[in-house]
Amino acid sequence: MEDQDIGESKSVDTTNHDDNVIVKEEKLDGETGDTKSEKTDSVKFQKKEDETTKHNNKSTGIKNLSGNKPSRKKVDWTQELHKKFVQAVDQLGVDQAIPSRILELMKVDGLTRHNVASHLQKFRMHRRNILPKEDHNHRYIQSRENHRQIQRQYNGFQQQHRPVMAYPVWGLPGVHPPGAVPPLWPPPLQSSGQLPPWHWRPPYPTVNVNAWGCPIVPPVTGPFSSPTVTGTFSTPPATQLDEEMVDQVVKEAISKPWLPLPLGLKPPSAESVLAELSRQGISAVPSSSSSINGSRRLR
DNA sequence: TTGTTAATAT
DNA sequence: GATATTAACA
Repeated sequence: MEDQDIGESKSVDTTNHDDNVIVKEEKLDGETGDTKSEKTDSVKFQKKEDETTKHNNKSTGIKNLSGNKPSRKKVDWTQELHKKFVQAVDQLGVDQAIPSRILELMKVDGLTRHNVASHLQKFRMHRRNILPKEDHNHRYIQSRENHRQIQRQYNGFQQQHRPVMAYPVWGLPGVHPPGAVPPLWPPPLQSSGQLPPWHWRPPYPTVNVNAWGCPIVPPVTGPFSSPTVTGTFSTPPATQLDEEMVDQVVKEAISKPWLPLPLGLKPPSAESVLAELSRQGISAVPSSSSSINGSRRLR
């Protein structure tokens, strides 16, 4: 595995490729703010030194995090790093956005799966808080669960891609109330002297990553033109998968008429229903249900 | 072995 | 309180 869990010895700067890792050791109290000098995608580790002093002893004999562990590094998720993260997630889609794959796509030396997993956890939490808890969303999560089962079985690199636009609400016009603020995960920090670390701007003109987890993909019909980081992926045509997904949703909606219609499906008009009924030989409908189009009738 | 989640630390 | 790390668990 090329994930050597750089925990020990932290001499990760062996090779200076594009993605070099800036290991930063400094006393905890210092915090000499030269953080703005990181221009490229580089992980900056901050090492705490005096952690041995506070041998924790909360209550239960938890493994002392400070005793034997050589050093704890803190990955500074700069905007560049986070941008890579979001791009990777965006390219993989929510289904494939797992730490190992994100790590591969990011290609940031020195970053571990744990780092990515942690960041992904926060990412998902914020996204979940932001997203409206609608029914179709729950259904979608259920389908994701099914994929997880399959994924656990194969544990391989199956290319079961879903359209990258896996965020059902964002980006749709008219969804947000006029006065609502757009969902941003890292809230825009007010710059107190220096540039905030989360200063965000969309990475590409085509993929408009709206801050945390809100990649707004324009309805581009051609091949996905985002510059992939690795190039090992070939995005399958999204239209076919779209059709499959729509077909699935429609089938589910038909089989479970008591559930609210998923977003994007419109109920048939009364005229079309009557026409279809007459075509099937039903010429008249009971008068009580004549107000189909209106509000729900009470009974 | 990997991903997810919860606990813990800073 | 926010964020990152670590441990536990499936």
